[in-house]
Order: sequence, then C-alpha cells, then structure tokens
Amino acid sequence: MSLTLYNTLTRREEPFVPLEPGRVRMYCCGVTVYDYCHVGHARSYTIWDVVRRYLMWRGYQVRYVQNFTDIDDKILNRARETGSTMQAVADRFTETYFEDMERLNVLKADEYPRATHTLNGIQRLIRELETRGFAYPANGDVYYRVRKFDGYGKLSNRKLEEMEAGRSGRVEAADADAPKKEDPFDFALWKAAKPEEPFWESPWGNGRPGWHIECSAMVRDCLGETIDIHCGGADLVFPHHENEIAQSEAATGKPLANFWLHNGMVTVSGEKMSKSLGNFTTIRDLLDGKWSVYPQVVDPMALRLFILQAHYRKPLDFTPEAIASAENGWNTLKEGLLFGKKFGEKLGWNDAETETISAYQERFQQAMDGDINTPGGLAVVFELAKALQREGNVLVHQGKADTDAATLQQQWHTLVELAEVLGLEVRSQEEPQTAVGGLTDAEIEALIDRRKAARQAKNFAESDRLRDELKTSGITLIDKPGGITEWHR
RNA sequence: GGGGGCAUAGCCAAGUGGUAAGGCAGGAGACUGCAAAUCUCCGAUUCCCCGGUUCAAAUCCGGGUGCCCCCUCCA
Repeated sequence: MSLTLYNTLTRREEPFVPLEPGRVRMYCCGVTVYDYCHVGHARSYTIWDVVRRYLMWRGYQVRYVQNFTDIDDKILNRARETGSTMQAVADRFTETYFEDMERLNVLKADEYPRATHTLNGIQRLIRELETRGFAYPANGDVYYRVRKFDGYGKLSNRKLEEMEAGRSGRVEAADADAPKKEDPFDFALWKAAKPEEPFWESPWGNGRPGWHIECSAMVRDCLGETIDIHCGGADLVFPHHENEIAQSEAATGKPLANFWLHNGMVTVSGEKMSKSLGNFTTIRDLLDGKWSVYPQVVDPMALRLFILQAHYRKPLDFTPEAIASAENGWNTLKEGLLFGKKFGEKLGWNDAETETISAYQERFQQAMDGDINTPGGLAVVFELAKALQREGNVLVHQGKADTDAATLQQQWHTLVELAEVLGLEVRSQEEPQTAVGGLTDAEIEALIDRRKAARQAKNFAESDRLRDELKTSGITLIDKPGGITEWHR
C-alpha cells in the first residue's frame, strides 16, 4: 500500500515518493499578517497539519516550513488606518495567528520565515534572474519577464494567449504599473518605495519585494532548490504558485516542488469566504460564541472535525447547522477519547505497552492513503469511539462491560492514536470550571436532597420545579436506578 | 472567452466495474413518576438527466443540465 496524493501539477493522483527516502520537505504558504484568521484559514492550516501528522505517522521525518508575509500593501493600509506601523501590525497578527492555531491544535512549524528576514535571499534571487535575462529593472521596480519562461502556465494549465483572448466579463482594473512593463503579464519582483513607506536598500534603489518572490527565496533558504510538497489554498494556484515556479525554476533550472497540493475553499451560502466579499467569520469569533447566527461557544475540536469531515479538495460550506452537527459529533468522539481516563483504573489496565488493533489501523491507513481521505479515516475513528462510548455506559449502569478489559484497552489505545493523527485530542486546559449560576457544590447538593425528598413524597410538581431551577443555573441532573441522582454543569 | 472541480438519503459525506461506509438530524421500543442520559432496532431497489459499453456501472464512454473556484489581493 502506498500513499497517493493529487498533484495539481499533473492533475492526477500519484504515488508519493520523497526525494530522499524517509524524509519529507514540505512548504506551506502562510498568511499575510494584517488581520485575524478566518475559518478559511483554519481549514487550510488544519488540513496541512493533518497531512504532516499523517506523514509522520507513516514513518517519515517531516521538515515543515511555513512563512509569514509581513511586507504587503494590506498591512501598510492597516497601519495607516490605525496610526501604527507595518512592523507593529505584522507582529500583532502573527501573535494572534499563533493563538488561533494553538487552540485548533495545529502543530508548530519547524521554521517560520518572514519576508522581512529574507531580504538577502530575495535580492540574491532577483539578481540571478536579472543575470539570466528573466528580470529587468524599470524605474526602480524590477519585473519578471514571463514570456521568457517556457513552462509558464504549467501548474494552472493555462496559456497566455487564451487568458489574453477572453479576460472574462469583469471590468479590467487599470494597471498603474503597465507603462513600466514590457508585457502586461510581467509581474513585480521588486517595487520602488513610495514616499513614507518602509523600504530596504537594493541595487535597484530603495524599495520592497513583490509578493511572489519571498516564497521562492524562503523555500530555497530553508529547504533547498527542490522540495517534496508545496501546499496552499486553491486560490493561490494562479498567479502566486505559477509565479513561484517561474522564479525558482528559471534561477535554478530544477523543479521547485514535486508535489503541489491545494485545498478547496470554505464557502458561505455557496460563495467563497473571503475578505473582499465580507462574508468571513474569524476563528476566534466562532470559538468564543461571537458568530451572530450561532451565538454559542464552539469547541475548537468541533471546528477541526467540521473541517475534516469533508475531503480537503472539495468546497466546504460553512453553516450553523454544520457547526452544530460537528459539535455533537465531537461530543461522541470525546466520550470515546475520555474512556481510558474514566474507566482505565477501574478496569485494572496495566501500564504495559498496548498494541494498536491492526484491523482498524489498516482501514484507517487505507482511507488516508487515498489522497488524505479524512472522512473515510473518521469513519474508523467514530466506530471505535461509539463502541467505547457504549461500553462506558454499560459499565456505569451495569457495573461491568461487555468486552474484556484488555480488548477495551487496545480499542482505546487505537482510538487515541488514530484521532491524534487527525489532531483530535481532548485538552484539559480547555475546561472552564467557572460556575455559571454561581451555585456552590454544597448548594447544589442541598437542592438535590430537597428534590429527592419531594420525589419520595411523590410531590413531582415540586421536584420538577427544583430540577428546572437547577437547569437555569446550568446544572443538568441525571436520575439513576436506586434513587441516585448525579449532576454536571 | 479560457482553465480547474463538483452533483450520492432531511443535512454533511465516503465509495472509481461486482451489487451503496461514516457523522448529524429523525422515528420506534426499553428504562423513567415525567424528563435527561443511555441501550436496541429502523432509513437510498438506488447514486442530477438521457443514451452507450459490459454478465455486471454510482463507478467506464458520449451528450445534456445545474453549481462552485481561478484568470484582481486572497488559505
């Protein structure tokens, strides 16, 4: 069995073979740090996190690099609007990126290059392109000579003539740089500084790098001339990744990446979630219960589950119903994942190494090997979680489980292992134990005692009133056989 | 105009030639004073439409229809 991945470059699923046996070099296009991340970003970084985790689980040593674009017009605009500086804005939203990803349990990259720290590599690359005739200066700017690169269009599968011919029905925005370009398709490698903008010195004058060049330079600096996997959102295929290929391959004469992976867009009512459409929900607003159509706190793992329940290349529609569904699904998984903590000791589990159940492992792997089929992998995880949830309840109600302790331990071990490959973990620090209703445990117990008395006296009106009273304080009661009542917040 | 992708139960979603995974929601029963929780059971004669290939197709081929993404910053 081997892992196959859909490669945008060849438009086929291909067996994944790394350049160097056992090692994977992976680069992911990161965010431009000018605002909070939204659910679309969450999807992208979650899915690449899963690809990375899966490769590691498959035994590869993965080196994962993801950049921050911290030089950009949008950051500058934000700085102007808020009376701040590009650096300060970039630092702030780099920080919030980390906070959001931490909540989503996205593993930290091995390296986070930033445009502002890569100026040497960028300038070196531009100089090489200039020497080779792929770049030309024009009034302080430097442009890439697109028509000189034969392979231009190979990733996005388009021909310059055809793009020229149609140009879609959109209004063509005037390109202010057009007079400086030899050809309308040329793009900027270096932009001359405008008054009052931050700049860096260069052989072409003071200025700053264009967007595409930073990734070419960072990949080379951090991972080498050819890497195994380059990934990002499907909206980056053209022009961003196409231009990266043009820059890197013109300079080195080698392929930039063997596999190009792209994730599908998150949509809202069928339309792409994006800043420009204004239909986005930030990760923190969603998790903190500030999404207007779903004003409840959302478990980060439910968001993760929502993302993984769709195949990564398909569009994913973001709706309150889907989030509610994912929350319920996560509760089931969580029950399964907590099984060991709740019942392990009672079942007399030993500390010895427990084996993963191969039947489940193989089914999981088979699904994931098929272009990271997370919905298929989740089916296996859910089967285990449901089985354990059931056993847990049988155990609580009948005092003993239907399955022997050793098998349960293996099932639990398998569940935890496979769920972790998907990054689905119960993280204890996320359980806020603040008493919403302000009742202390003793007060709650006292109310329960009063209700018990009422029930024994068959005064059900009073007992139901007490139950409702507790309910409004956020306390749920569970009546069990033998007159025992348990409660939880 | 060009390029890419998608259409499977109420909703989400796997499945690429061998007779439809899984999740959510829903229904019935058990339990309960009633609830909640839990347990058991139940759902597509059918995979957008029309043709074709085949012993056999959701899966392959041809033709339609509808939707999304990209060609402008974008994950």
